Amino acid sequence: MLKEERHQIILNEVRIHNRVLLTNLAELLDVSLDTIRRDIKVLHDAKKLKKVHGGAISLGFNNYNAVVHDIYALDSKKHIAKKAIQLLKDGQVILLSGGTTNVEVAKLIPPRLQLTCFTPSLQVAIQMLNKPHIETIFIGGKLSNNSQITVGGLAINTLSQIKADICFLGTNSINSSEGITEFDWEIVQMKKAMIKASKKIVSPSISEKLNSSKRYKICEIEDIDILITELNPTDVKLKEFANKNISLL
Amino acid sequence: MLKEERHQIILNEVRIHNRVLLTNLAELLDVSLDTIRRDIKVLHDAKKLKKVHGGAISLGFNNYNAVVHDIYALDSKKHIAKKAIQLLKDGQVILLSGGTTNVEVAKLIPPRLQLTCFTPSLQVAIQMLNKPHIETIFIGGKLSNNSQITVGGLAINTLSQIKADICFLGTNSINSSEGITEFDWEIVQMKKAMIKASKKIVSPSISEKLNSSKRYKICEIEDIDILITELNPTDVKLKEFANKNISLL
DNA sequence: TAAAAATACGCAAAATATTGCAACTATAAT
DNA sequence: ATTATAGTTGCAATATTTTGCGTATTTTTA
Repeated sequence: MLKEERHQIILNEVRIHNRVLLTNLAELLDVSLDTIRRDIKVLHDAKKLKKVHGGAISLGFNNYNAVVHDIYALDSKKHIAKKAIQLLKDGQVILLSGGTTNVEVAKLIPPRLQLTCFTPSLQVAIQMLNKPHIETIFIGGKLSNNSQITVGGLAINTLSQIKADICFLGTNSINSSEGITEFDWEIVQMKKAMIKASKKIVSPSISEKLNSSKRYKICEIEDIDILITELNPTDVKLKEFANKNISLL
Repeated sequence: MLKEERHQIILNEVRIHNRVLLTNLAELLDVSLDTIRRDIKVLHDAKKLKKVHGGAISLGFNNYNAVVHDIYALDSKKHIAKKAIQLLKDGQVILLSGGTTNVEVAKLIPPRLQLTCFTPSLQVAIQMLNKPHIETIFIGGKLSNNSQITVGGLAINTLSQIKADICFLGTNSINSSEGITEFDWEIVQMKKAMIKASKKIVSPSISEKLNSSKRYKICEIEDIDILITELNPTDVKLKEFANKNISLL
């Protein structure tokens, strides 16, 4: 029994029953509880399900209002957002992906600025409701409950028809050698399309995400024009990014 | 029974009934009162419900950061929504316009139902995040800050490519002689496109909107298949609609 | 005010998690 | 072949979480 095979079966069980017990899975798949635990941990980290004491449950089932509360490292993200909006100029067309950091960017966008803003993120779009002078275009598509953005063919097709001046690419993992990576395949496709649709790519990342990596590659590190962290641009942790000819903010 | 699972069930009960008793929950979930009490405490601390002596009550309405102020005639709208979801069946493709009544419909859609749901409404989409078994397609376009739905060419073009079984058409004004009318030109265009995209049109309307009219016409009254109000279908106020061969619910 | 109901607190048993470790497997390089 | 390497799996010892019960306290109700 291959690991991937188990993962598929586990996810399927979760999809069908909304929840699974570790003991049931161990029996069903005829492996030890430890193995199942490790599987669940991987799937949890990949945001494919939610690990809970005794088993796992399907994502998103009842997490209404998990949306605004407990944002991890909020202060860092706000700090990053403040730096990010310095890049904005009147008349630009911008593209905002999803992610909590980008929501903070959206919040801070000066309402007076005359911008056209494309986004596939529900949370970003909600922030833009408060800014009547900014034209917001929501990129339609299949709604991914987990990430709260639209994905899939329709969304990617829409992206292929636009050209933005600057894209703020919410970043899951960034690594000076492996580039930008992500766990969720559909989001990878979206981000690739966003990169194609933009002249300039900005990666706002909390420093904690530097030098981590995930399963799927989105782009090379050289494809990023500007990296924004909460750190001072001269910080030693950023040296290897500076060496790759990326602007730091 | 997993703890998280209980939490989901409790939240669901609260959402549906607005209040729950600890004793009922203990019996329903077959655990001790202490366990329920602890669950309620956790959910209370997480601000998902409000703990009260003897049970718990709903927080009112989702404190999503968002732009949801007090909703007018909420009770009527919830009543309408309860009737509306009776029209849903497994396998359907539905189309939900914006409006507070439709948000109530979205909230009440049973999460187990297997539906494909198209919508241009941010608020509806947010509700659908709680329902992982329902495939939601967000119709992209220019975001109208006021109505919190997408409008314009892109959205209408997307609508022209779909065919839904049933459309819940949020109604601004409805009138037995003048049909359905609306104030905002762009929303008129959206609703016309939605009507074209659906086999069956349902108008959920609080009775107060009956026999009002606005500047622009969306469709004739005969184009509506089902009218849902908070009134009893036999109510005299609905007689002239019944005469036009519209089903009442 | 007194009885009834609901709650809070601490405890202990049971279930579940975590961690380090050793055995085993697969793969690629030598 | 075989050696090295990384990845996977099961086990055991230890830590943590969950749960129900008894009891004392508080709140509600009549």
